[in-house]
Amino acid sequence: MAYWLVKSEPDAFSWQQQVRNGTEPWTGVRNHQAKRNLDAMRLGDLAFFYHSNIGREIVGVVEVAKEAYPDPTVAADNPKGQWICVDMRAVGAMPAPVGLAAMKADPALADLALIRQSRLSVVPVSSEHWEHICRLGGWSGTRP
DNA sequence: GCCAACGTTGGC
DNA sequence: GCCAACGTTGGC
Repeated sequence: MAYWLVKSEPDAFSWQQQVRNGTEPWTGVRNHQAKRNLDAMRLGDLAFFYHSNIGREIVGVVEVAKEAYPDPTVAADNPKGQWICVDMRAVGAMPAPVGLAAMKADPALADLALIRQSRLSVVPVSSEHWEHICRLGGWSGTRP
């Protein structure tokens, strides 16, 4: 079981939309490192849902509902090769959203990939960091 | 609105 | 294969 963090600008796709839709394809990743991370996701892996730009905080938890498959938002004949997506299912809202500023200020999270590689939209999270952030956010760890 | 970080493109 | 120019992301 691995942990991840995925970013979305709420203008484009928000946590509220994720909750409303339940399960939703996580499309639009156009970066090779992010693609590798998507490809490494396994069914049932959990990910923090982070609002970039507006909010700049972790607002919820999603789980991988379907492993990597071709991203339907890219043309099938795209000569650049195959981009991929996964399906994400909303698990629950973070009781107390964890802001970027709080994570940056926390020495325990100094080497978080979110901070070290701020432009990467799909990043791994270690189990230590996962548990630490869950404590900050008041996440019980249980599924609703 | 600005800027840093980084990826991509194209000339050579 | 190198590197400058440019575009994009995302924080501030």
